[in-house]
Amino acid sequence: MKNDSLTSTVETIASECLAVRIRLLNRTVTNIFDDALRPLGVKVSQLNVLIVVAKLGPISPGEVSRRLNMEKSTLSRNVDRMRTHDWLKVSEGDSGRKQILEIGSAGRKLIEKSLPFWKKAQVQTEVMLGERGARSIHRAANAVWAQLGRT
Amino acid sequence: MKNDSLTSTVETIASECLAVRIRLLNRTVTNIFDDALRPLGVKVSQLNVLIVVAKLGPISPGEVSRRLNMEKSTLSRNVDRMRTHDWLKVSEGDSGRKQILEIGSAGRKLIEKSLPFWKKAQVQTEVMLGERGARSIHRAANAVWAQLGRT
DNA sequence: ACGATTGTGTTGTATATACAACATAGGAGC
DNA sequence: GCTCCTATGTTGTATATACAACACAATCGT
Repeated sequence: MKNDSLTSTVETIASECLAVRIRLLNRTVTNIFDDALRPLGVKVSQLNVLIVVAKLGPISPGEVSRRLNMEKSTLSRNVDRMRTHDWLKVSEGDSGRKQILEIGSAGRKLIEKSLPFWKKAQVQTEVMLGERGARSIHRAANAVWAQLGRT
Repeated sequence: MKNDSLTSTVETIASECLAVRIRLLNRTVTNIFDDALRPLGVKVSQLNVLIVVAKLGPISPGEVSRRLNMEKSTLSRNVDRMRTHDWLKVSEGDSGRKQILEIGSAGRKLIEKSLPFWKKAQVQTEVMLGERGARSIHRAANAVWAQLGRT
């Protein structure tokens, strides 16, 4: 019957598509972390940015967005929100255009408080994925970082 | 020095966090697919929904959102947009509250046209992740589906 | 039959994300 | 020094996502 090509396309995409799978993982895991972090009033997306700045800062927004493979405009608005909580501090680079991000004092306190909440979500995710599944994610992410041109 | 607990928390989260990694993968892979599908005017998120409905429909929105672990309100607005393109058809269930989703004729045509564009993105993703990385994603997604209570 | 609970979908609000268009700063080449 | 090109960041717009509150139907318990 003439439906065959439709059916086989549907079957192929449904059973193989990597985007479907990664997006499912993203929704599921983001929910677990946001849930665990809710008492702190921070979302995992914001904690991620904070950790990058804490680890590498002072650092420019452009550099952060490259490392996270995140659009500069996305980061720009994230930074705005985090600034209002004093999680991040933004200053003008010596000469010209570049800005400089550093963690603010509230950001420092937030990170210090966050470990047990983060750990709970991390363990819950590990249990869900299983040990092999969790190591799988690390492997796949390492592959992406390799393509991006590095840590 | 008193910075030690901050530094060690930052190091721990930066080097281990599964959410950071999955979210990076999500941004990267979603971009690859959206890019490849752009000529068709569809986003991978929408194609995903379309494939589920094509494979399992007629099906209710609630059932779709459960299978994708997606909030019902998210799906509700996705369906609205897809309806305006005639990618999806929505009808009222016989008796009462439940709606019924089916693919529309434009949706059928879209799926038929989409295979080569999808394939290109799939291959590009496989190259980026490597064979092991790609299998890793399948493994992790299978673990999530197992927890959700099934295919 | 009736009232309470549950399931289903919509709407308001906030954040995350990307693309396109823009403004502007710094450099490169001449 | 000027012009052009590139890098950097912001703003407008659209979509994806979730949570909270709601409306309403269906069902369950009595």
